[in-house]
Amino acid sequence: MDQIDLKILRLLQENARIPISEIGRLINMTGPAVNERVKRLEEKGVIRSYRAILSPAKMGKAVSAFILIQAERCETFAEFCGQSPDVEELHQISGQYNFLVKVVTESMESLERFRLACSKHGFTQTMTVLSTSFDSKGIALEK
Amino acid sequence: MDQIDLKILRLLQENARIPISEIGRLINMTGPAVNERVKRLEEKGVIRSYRAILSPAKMGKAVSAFILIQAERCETFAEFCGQSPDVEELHQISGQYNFLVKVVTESMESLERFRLACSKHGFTQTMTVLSTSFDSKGIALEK
DNA sequence: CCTGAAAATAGAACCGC
DNA sequence: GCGGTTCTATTTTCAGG
Repeated sequence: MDQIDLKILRLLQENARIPISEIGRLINMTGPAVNERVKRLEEKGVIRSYRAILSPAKMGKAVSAFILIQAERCETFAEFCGQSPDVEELHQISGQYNFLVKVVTESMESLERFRLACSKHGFTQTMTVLSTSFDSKGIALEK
Repeated sequence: MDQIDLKILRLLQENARIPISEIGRLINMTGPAVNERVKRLEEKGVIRSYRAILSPAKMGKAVSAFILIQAERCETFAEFCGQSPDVEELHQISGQYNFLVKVVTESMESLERFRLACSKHGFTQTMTVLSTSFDSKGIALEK
């Protein structure tokens, strides 16, 4: 993993649909050479996936929140979250609480419904997102 | 925004580098028709961007954490976070704390350095991520 | 939204370093 | 190992209907 790989990763992180040949143009390499490196980065698992990032608001999801929970049965709770379409992230954390859940949902009503369902798994604390300064800035790739 | 758009979004959310023509094949439309819809979804801001998702671990970022802070000067703190390469997300939240920060960093040492810097902006509470069940599952697109 | 043709791209095979 | 060249199949793009 050298500087060239970092340049490629930076470009792909910024715009995953950029043509391989365009990357080559920007870093002075031929298409096949770039393609070779990209494939290797995918195989090594450095590149996990390529995803379109959608606007939650435009998809009818106006409310985000983080919920802390002291879940009694971790497995059960993780499964519950995995099946909920509103759960974006689920992390096990250190400290007083067991899990931190990121929820993106339609409305305050649907958030409250979810929180209620959660509270059957343990004591919860909800932090509603008032505004997001930035989200998924991406991994910093210093030159 | 109809069912066809939802199908397209689902495919792009899952694999942003899928060829437009391949999408067409999967949903029984021609390439140009799909292309037209994708461009419209981009212009409307439904599709915000396309990003390669990198593995933090493989990029030398082994430690993730969420930090809650009661920041005294919101603007100053937001600017501080914006300049840190380790801050992935920054949200203003309701409740006892002001901000929730998601940090992805090299090591416990670098996390502690960051936490120390944060504590100059207000009272903090750190929740280290022990394991992540899932991250950015993507917005649910029911058929 | 489709067709059809032109331009651009991706991917494979092969060569040289 | 690494990248370059060439070549072909595929994809994208734009015309016009």
